[in-house]
Amino acid sequence: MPKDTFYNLAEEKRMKIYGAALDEFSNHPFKQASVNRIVKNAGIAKGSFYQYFKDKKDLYKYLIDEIYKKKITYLTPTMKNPFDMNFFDLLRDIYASGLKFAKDNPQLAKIGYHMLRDSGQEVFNEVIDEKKGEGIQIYKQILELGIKRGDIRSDINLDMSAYFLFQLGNSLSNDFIEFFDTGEEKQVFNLVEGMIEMLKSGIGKK
Amino acid sequence: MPKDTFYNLAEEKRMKIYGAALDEFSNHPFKQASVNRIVKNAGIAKGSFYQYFKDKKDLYKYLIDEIYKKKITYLTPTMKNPFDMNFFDLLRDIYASGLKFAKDNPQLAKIGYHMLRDSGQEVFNEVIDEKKGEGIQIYKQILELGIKRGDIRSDINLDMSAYFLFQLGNSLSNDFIEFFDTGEEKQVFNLVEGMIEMLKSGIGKK
DNA sequence: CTACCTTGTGACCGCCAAGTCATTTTATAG
DNA sequence: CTATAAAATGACTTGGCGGTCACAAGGTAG
Repeated sequence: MPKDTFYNLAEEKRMKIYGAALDEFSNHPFKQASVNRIVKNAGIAKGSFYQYFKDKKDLYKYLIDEIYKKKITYLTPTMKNPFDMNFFDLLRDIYASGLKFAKDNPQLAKIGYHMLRDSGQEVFNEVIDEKKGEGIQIYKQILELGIKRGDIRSDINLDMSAYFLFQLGNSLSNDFIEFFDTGEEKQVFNLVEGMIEMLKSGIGKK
Repeated sequence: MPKDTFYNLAEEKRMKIYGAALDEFSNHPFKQASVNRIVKNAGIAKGSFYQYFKDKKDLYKYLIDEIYKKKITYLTPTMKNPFDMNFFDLLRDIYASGLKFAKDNPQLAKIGYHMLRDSGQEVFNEVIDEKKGEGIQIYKQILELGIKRGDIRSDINLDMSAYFLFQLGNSLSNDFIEFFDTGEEKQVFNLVEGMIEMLKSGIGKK
């Protein structure tokens, strides 16, 4: 929801602002993110910022949207036909895609990280809580699907399990980023495998 | 590390300040926590606050310390002899004690939650990062112990597994608090059981 | 009653934040 | 070249923050 003036900007200038915004919001939660720093790093005047965006939240929503769009591109085609897949294979693919996204776009991933943490807080939730709710909802749906398919037990607590899978996925993407730097990438992906194995034996049909 | 003037305060007044501080720090991360709000809610003058504490960080460290002390009281005697216990039994007890702590002291738990999230950020880590490091270290130790005892496979990545167990424990205590309100307490504790079962099959010796 | 010391106080300082706006600069069109 | 519209600017307003300090109030001892 930036204004037209923003989209009309020359590519280079627009990207510089975008980059500065990523820098800021990936290193600070919303409330602590500073428009002053963004404009300084983007090399534009404070007033210009408000020609492009209604306010700080406006820019933030825009970024969240971009993240969302980008993240979706990481879902493989097979994932879009969840009916044909075994629950655990599907889950593994989802987690792996999240990890890959975080690896390729560490800044975007960090913004997502802060986003989820800001979620509980404040009045400002509108956008965020919605996105979070959607995320949990998706896991709930694939759990239901898994039950119908007979992949997993039917006596599990749906809400709690969905919440758990959601947290686990985010933990993988956000918290295990540190291990990418240390060249333990393969092990992180192995972790996903191990995790799926665990889940299988834990809530899989015996 | 509050000043003597704080400890000399009448019980009632001291507790009112303590309560106001808990309120503030359980609802805001450190940077966003406001001394102004604390003094207003505690019914004391701004200047008085600085008679009791050197600065905001001083109060915060004090709270962290209190949390730490309180949390330790939740560890059962058996847990203090980890050598005699099976790794998974030990882990279950640790998680369960953390959950019980969070249930009995939701405000303290929330402060801990914010603490861990603040950890990555800023210069201010000194105290926090130390506590976090200690936590991970403990899991690493019990993992090593578990390997020696033959409870778990020896080919796991120690650092990553320790990190994972740490995150999982915190996730249980902090994120699943919401399910306590909805009367799903038993299910949360069942979740711990299930989780342990999962881990057992996942990294347990076959 | 006085002198002294501890504790309590809130106006005040400097800083940084988000957002505004009168003015200037630049681009466009006739 | 001129007139008009669009975009860029940074000084400014308002407000909250952490922290200070000169002073007032209260307690205690001689």
